[in-house]
Amino acid sequence: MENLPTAQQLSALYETLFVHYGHQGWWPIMSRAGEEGYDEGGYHPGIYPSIREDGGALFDVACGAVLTQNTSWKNAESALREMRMRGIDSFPKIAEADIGRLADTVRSSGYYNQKAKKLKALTGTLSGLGAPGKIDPASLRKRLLQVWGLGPETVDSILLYAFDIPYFVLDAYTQRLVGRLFGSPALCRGGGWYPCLQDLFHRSIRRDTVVYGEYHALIVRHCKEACTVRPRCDRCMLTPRCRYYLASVR
DNA sequence: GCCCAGGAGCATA
DNA sequence: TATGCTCATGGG
Repeated sequence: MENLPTAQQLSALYETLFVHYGHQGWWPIMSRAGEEGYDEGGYHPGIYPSIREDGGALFDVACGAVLTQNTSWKNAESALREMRMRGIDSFPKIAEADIGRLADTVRSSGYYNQKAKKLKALTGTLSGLGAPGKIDPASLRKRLLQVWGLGPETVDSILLYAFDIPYFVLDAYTQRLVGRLFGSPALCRGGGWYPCLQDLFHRSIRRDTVVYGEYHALIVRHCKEACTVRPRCDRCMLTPRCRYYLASVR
């Protein structure tokens, strides 16, 4: 990318977004906080297979990451609820579920035939992982990327929000926001924009899963409210230093 | 009715 | 490598 943001610019961006929007409450599933079986933090200790010793919900995060692909979280969450309602609430249950019934169960999230297939594939790999924590992060990432239906965003979401491994999650929003603020990501040469931008974030922001998780969620929030496809610059607090805005008012 | 949502696989050039 | 097509429901 010709106009790569500096580490200072990326840090400042995080601060600005956080001050403006505050904590976003992404995974674990905060909307379930206080619900039966869930604690105040949205965790579900004991019931779902868990990698993290503190009871992080791998099942919820991994399935949610697949179900929300190109779909609003609201629709994905309702599919997740339906899975629970029908007793498909663990990886073994996914493994034994009829693919047609699974597809019907996740219908509300769209692309339900594909997503049922993806959930099956994901289950096969996660079940065969062996002892959690015994596999190094890079190998785990490589392994997940080989699973049919799991691309870089979905894999990094699972690594970050379920396994607590600090990989920065990128998506179309990040590409758009960085592109508008600093210059066109299309100029990000060498191996594609994803690894290029991810490496930039990794070098710029302290490797902290809480910060990475919050930062990604904040970018999504901002791109839904202000930096939309048809940008609403009147709602944006970043305009004083935005290349796109400055060029548009010139 | 149209557009978009917390993408990814696959074919093609 | 980049682009285009496909998959599909639900809410604004």
